[in-house]
Amino acid sequence: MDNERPNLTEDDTELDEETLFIVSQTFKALGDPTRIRILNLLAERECAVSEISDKLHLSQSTVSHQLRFLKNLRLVKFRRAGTSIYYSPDDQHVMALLHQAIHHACHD
Amino acid sequence: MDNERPNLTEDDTELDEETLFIVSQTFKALGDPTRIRILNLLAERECAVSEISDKLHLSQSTVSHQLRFLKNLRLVKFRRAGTSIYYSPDDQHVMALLHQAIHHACHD
DNA sequence: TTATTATATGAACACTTATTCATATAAGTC
DNA sequence: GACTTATATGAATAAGTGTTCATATAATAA
Repeated sequence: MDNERPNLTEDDTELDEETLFIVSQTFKALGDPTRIRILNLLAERECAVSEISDKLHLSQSTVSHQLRFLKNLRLVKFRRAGTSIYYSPDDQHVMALLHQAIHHACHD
Repeated sequence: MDNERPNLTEDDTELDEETLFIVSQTFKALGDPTRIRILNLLAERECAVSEISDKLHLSQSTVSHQLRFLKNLRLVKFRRAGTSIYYSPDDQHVMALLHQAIHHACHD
């Protein structure tokens, strides 16, 4: 655990290119309503592709494409169970960002 | 100030359309490297358009367009001083999201 | 093996978006 | 007034994105 004081040695100069890329990629991932809905559902519980499809009224293809997107960014993980594949969140930092944003949007 | 306990009555069911729109708009705003750089600079200190242009090596037009975008979402505010217009952040929630994301990107 | 079920994938398309260029507006100076 | 400086804006363009359709893959059951 870090100490409580803000880190005064850390300045706010220009961000390096890699950080900029990671941060923008992360926010882009959260910048689409479909992906938000999927992540919000997965936050509740692990789901198979078909469950996501059904619950959110999205085509199987759309869900699969978006899950690939989220998987590439390591925002979700998956496990196989027979012919089904169950997805769940895999980045607690990003999920925390999402929940904060949702909370603010609901209460402001 | 709210109490410390997580709100157990709040469930994670489907988000309403308005919340979904606000959240996705917010994250879209943070999903572009140029806007991230601008907000990160403004976090340090209030800047005129030309200062942003110079510091970030962006055209005046690009900066102006992006500031309009951020202004429309009420993420920045501005004040006039002669012919210059000084911009600064206007949404501490969103700035907090940005700082968190940057922090995570730098340290993971 | 064949058939079925669940998921993934590639191509096409419509739509969105970030930047540039040219120009407009607005305040200050002479 | 004319001129300069700072910023805003509209149109055009190139690049990116989300969905759909058709099809492929993979596991299972018969």
